[in-house]
Amino acid sequence: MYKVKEVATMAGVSVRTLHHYDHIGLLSPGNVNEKGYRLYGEREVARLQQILFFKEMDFSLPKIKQILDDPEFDEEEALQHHREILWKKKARLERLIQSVDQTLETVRGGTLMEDEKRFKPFDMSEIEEHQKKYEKEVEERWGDTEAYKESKRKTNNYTDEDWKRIQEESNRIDRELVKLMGRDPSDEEVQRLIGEKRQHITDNFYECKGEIFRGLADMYVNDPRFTKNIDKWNEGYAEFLKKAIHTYCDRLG
Amino acid sequence: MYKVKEVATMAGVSVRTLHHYDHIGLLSPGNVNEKGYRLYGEREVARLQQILFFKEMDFSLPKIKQILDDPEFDEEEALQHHREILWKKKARLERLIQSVDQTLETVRGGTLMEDEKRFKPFDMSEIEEHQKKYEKEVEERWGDTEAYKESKRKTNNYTDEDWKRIQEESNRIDRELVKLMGRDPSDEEVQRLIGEKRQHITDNFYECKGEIFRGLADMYVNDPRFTKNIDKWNEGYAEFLKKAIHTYCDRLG
DNA sequence: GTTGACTCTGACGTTACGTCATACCTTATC
DNA sequence: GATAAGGTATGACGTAACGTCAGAGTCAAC
Repeated sequence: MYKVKEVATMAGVSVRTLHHYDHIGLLSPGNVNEKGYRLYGEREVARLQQILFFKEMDFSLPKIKQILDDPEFDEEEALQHHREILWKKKARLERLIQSVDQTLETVRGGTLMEDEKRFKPFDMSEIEEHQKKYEKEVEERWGDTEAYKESKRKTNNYTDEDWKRIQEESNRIDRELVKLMGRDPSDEEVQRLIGEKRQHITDNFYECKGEIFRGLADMYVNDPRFTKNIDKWNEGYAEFLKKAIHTYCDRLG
Repeated sequence: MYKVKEVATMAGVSVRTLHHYDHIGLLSPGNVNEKGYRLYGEREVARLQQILFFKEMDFSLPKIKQILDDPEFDEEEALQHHREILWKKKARLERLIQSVDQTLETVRGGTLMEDEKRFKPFDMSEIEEHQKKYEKEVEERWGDTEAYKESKRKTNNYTDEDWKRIQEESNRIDRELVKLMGRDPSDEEVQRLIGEKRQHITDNFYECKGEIFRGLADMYVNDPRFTKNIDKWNEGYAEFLKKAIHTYCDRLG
């Protein structure tokens, strides 16, 4: 087991970075001793390597967390993607080197370069495309799950009336939860409503097991589109929901 | 002449970025029309390419500005350095690709990787060394100037008494300037003291021509070490000085 | 004149830490 | 046991380089 300094030195990151990663739940220590010292083991070190790979691919920390926390996360598949992106990055650097040489020629020759030609090699779109592709694959993986299939089967024959009823019930639950935002997420009333919310999903879409519910909660805060939408109810509602759902799932065992 | 959208599209940056660069004096438009529209020409486009190269080398914007604004800036030399750094970056990517392959092997073989081995390829120190080397060269270029030589000649025979006198006079000027920080930097009294400050340098170190004085002012705010030191007089003093000196030099013509 | 795209300035927000303060912990040495 | 140096924790403010958005003016085509 390593302490923070050892891991930080080994990995070439700062202690502050490790604190930060712990704080956001990206990389929690394997253990914490009686004095509060973080202790990291092999699994944590391996995860940190994964994180550094994803960072090298310009993924944001919330997105990295989402990917790594996905039960369907496939390390081999991820590494394959890293490989591809690294090759594209390398190709870009080669284009930049070429551009430097060209620019040197024009400087030495006292000529001018076409304005448009100057910037082509800096182009990142191919690399960004690949990132988006990977993200899309991760998101589309949801489409392969039993939950999704069940949801599809259930909702296939819903009438407009059904949808209206479902929307209204959902809105009611959210409205009541928002009213209780001043309370602690572990509050009994809050937890009861979270239970209702979960039941609502199970009744109308798919069986909302603990792990799925928890993953949904993480998505609420990790995916800016969800956060933005949910926070329309009230500022910070997504964060409140996440905490409440996590507490609820903790108690499920 | 191009407007912001054209340049932004051409260069793959945002309009906001161009605004920002103008604001910090990194890339000013060649012209501004009657309606306040920024207009960029060939020289500005070429400078933007330089900026993007330096950004690719992970230089900060203030540092880029300092380098590009240096009268001794040598484009050819800079490009040579870029070339070297790009090669080192490429080599690093190759090491990362190798690491991915190794990691794939261990994952497939169900074995573990040595903890320390995981992070070596992420190492940036060689690249950072080269950046520091370039920065050091830029700073040491000051040592080649006539101003520096003159300063050396002048100060060579200074006694402790001389140094004490010079320090006291310098402190007096600064003390008075700090008192006037509430005024506009173009204020007459402020400008008189700026004149004194310049005279002090000319009398005791080297002939402080307009361009040199202006360059000095830029260094006060672009080099964090200067800023930190100067702002010990009062918070924001470096920025105040810069503005006052620029105004003074503007009036010199 | 209208519309849609473009321009400006100003200002707040974001991400991933860096920096620093304060207090506790550990280890080696005297 | 005391001390010193190095290590650990939490908390909080600050940073760089924009991104986002608001409100208002401009331009070109219909």
